[in-house]
Amino acid sequence: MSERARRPTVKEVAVRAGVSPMTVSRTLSGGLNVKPDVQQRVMEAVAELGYHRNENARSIRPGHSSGLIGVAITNIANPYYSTFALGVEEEAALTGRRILLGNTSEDAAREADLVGDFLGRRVDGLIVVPAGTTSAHLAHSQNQGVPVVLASRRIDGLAADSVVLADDDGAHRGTSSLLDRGHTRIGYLGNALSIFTGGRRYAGFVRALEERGLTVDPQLVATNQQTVDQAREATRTLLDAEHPPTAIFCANNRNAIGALKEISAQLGDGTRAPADFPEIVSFDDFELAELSPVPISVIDHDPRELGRTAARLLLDRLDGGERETPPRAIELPVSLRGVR
Amino acid sequence: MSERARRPTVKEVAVRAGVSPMTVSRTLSGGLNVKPDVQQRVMEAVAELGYHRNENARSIRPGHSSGLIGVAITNIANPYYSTFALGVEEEAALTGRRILLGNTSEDAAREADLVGDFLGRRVDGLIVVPAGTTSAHLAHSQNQGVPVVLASRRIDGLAADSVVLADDDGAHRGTSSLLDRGHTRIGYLGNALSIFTGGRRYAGFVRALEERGLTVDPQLVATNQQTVDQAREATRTLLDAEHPPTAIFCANNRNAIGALKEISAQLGDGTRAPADFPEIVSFDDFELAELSPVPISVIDHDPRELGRTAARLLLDRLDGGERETPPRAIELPVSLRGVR
DNA sequence: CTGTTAGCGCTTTCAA
DNA sequence: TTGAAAGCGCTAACAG
Repeated sequence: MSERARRPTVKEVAVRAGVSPMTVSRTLSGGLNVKPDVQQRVMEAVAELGYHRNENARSIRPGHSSGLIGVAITNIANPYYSTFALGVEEEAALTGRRILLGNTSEDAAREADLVGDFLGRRVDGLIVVPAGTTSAHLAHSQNQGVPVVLASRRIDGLAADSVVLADDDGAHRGTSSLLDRGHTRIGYLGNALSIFTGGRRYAGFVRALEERGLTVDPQLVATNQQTVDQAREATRTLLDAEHPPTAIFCANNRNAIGALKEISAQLGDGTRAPADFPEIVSFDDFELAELSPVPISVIDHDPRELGRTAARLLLDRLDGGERETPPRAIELPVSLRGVR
Repeated sequence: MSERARRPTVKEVAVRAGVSPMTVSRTLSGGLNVKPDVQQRVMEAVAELGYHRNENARSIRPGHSSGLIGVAITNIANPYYSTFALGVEEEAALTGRRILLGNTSEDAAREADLVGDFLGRRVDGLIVVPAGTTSAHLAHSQNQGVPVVLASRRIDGLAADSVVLADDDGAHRGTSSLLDRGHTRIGYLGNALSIFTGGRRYAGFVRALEERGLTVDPQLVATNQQTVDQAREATRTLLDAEHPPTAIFCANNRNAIGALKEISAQLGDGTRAPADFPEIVSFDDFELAELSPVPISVIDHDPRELGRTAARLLLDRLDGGERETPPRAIELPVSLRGVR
C-alpha cells in the first residue's frame, strides 16, 4: 500500500529531530523544560513522519491508564440503546476517553466474556446494561479497581453505581391513565419479568390495577417478547382472544411497535375501524408514534441523558474524588405524554 | 472499593503457581510444552487472582496487534448507522476483535481527530463513514499500514476499499415508479448534495425525470436537511407552495420521517384528506413506515449487511491474503418495495 | 518441559 | 535544558 508500512516510534522521531527520545516525549507532553526551537524541530519531525504516540505502550507504565471505557449493551441496533451509547460517547469524549463497544445480545455469558476482554484491554471503567442477574464478573472488575456503572438495570447484591428509570412509577402512571379513561380490560406486553426493567414495569402495572380493586387477568399478559416480531405475534394472540383487551400497556418500544404493526395490519383488511382496537400506552417514546391508528400515550424519557448520566457517574469515580464513596443509585424521572 | 485494587500481572500469577512467568505465558497461549499438572496449577492461580492478560502490553510486542478496529460513524443515534455498527461488531467479534467507536457528528475535523486517536491506540484497521471529502488523515493511516474501509460513502482520490449502496440506481427506480404512476410534480428532500450519498441519489432522481423529458423544478427541491426537524420544516415549505408536489422523493430516512410527521400533523386539523397529500418514496426503510397516512414505497437495503461487508473487506486485508491487492469497490444492491 | 535474557515503545527518575 | 538508565507487562529466542 505504501513504501513505509511501519508506524514510527519516538526513537525515529528523535533521530530525525536530532534529539533524544526523552526530548520528544517531553515535547509531546506539553514541552516543559524544552527549548522552543527544539520543540519546533521535534514537532516538524512528528508531522513529517506522521507520528502518533503509542497509547498502548503508554498505558502499561505505572499510573497511566488506557483512556478506554468499556460499554456492554444488550442490543446496539435498538435505537434506544444506540442513543444511550451516543450519550456515553459524548460525555467520555469530553475527557478524551474512547468507547470500547460490545453487544451482548441479552446473553449473560457473552457479557462475562466481554467484560473479561475489556479488563484485558485495561479499560478505566465499565458501563453495562446487564443481561443477567449474576454479577461475579462485575464484582471482579471492581475488585481490580475498575469501577462499574449499571445502566437501565440494576443487579441485586452488586454494590455499584447505577442509573435506572422510574420504571415502577412510569408504568403505574401509564396504567392509571388508562384506568382513568374507563378501561378495565388492559393487556400487558413486555419483556421477561426476570429482566430488571421487565419486573419493575410489570409491578407498576399490577399496582395500578390493584389500587382500583382490579386483578390481573393472566390471559391478557404476555411477557417474553424480545423482538418486534415476537411482540407482534403476542399482540395477535391478544387481539384474537375471546374477550380482547380495550387497551394495552407496552413495557418497551419493541413491544409497542410490534403492537402497532399488528393493529395496522389487521386494519388493512378494512373490516374493522380503529375504534375496534385497543388504545396503547408505551413505556419508551419512539419515532413516528404519532402515526398510530389508535390513541397512544408514551412514557417518555431520554436515553441520551441516561447515557450521559452513566458516564458522569463513572467519570466521577475515575477523575473526581469519588473513589471510595458508597454506590449511588440514580433514578431518572419519566413523563407521561399523550401522543394521539 | 476492595482491599486489592490492583490488577495482577504474570509475575504474581507465576509466584502463586510456583513457576516462572514464561510458564504462565505459555499456559495461557495454549499450553504447548507445559506439563498438564503445571498448567492446572497455573490456571488455578489465574482464577484465584482473577488475572487477565494485559492486551496493551501484548500489543506492543513486535508482530502482535491490538485486535481493535476503529469505527468512525457520523451519527450513532441514527438507527441506520447503529445497525451498521452492529454488523461491524458481529463480524469483528468472530475474529476476537473489538470495536472502538467514535461519533463524528458529520464533522470532518472531529473525524480527523478521531482517526489520529485511533492510530495512537494502534487499531488494526479503520472503518469510516466519511464526514467530509478530505482524505489526508485516511491516506496517512494507510501509509502506516493501517487499512481503511469506507462505508456508505466514498472519497474521490482515496484508494481504499469501499462498500456503498446502489444510490443512483435506487433513486432512479424509486423516482421512475412515481413517474409510472403519473406523477409529474415530484418533490425532493435530501441531505446536502456535497455528501456522497446526497449527490448520487439526487443524480438518480434527476436522471429519472430527464428520461421522461421532465426537468427539475428547483422550487420542489430541498437538499440541506440533516435532521428530522429540518426535514419537517422543509416539507412544510413544500406543502405550502402554490403548486405543491403530488409526490415526494426522500433521499434518506431522516427526510422521509420528517415528511411523514409534517403530513400527519397537517392531517390532524381535519380539513384535508390523505389524498390531498403527496405520496412518498423513501430511500431507506424505517420502522413503522407502514403506518404512513399516504402511500409510501421504500428503497430497501440492509445496514447490518453493509456493516458486515465493510468488516469483511477489512478483515480480508488483515487476516487474508489481501494485503496489497488494489482497492475493491463494492456496491450493494437495493430493492424497491411498496409498503402501503 | 522449564527458565533466563532481552526488548517491544514509552516515560519516571536521576544525573549532567 | 537535556540525556541515560531502568522498568512497566509481556513473550520470542535461546539455553538448559
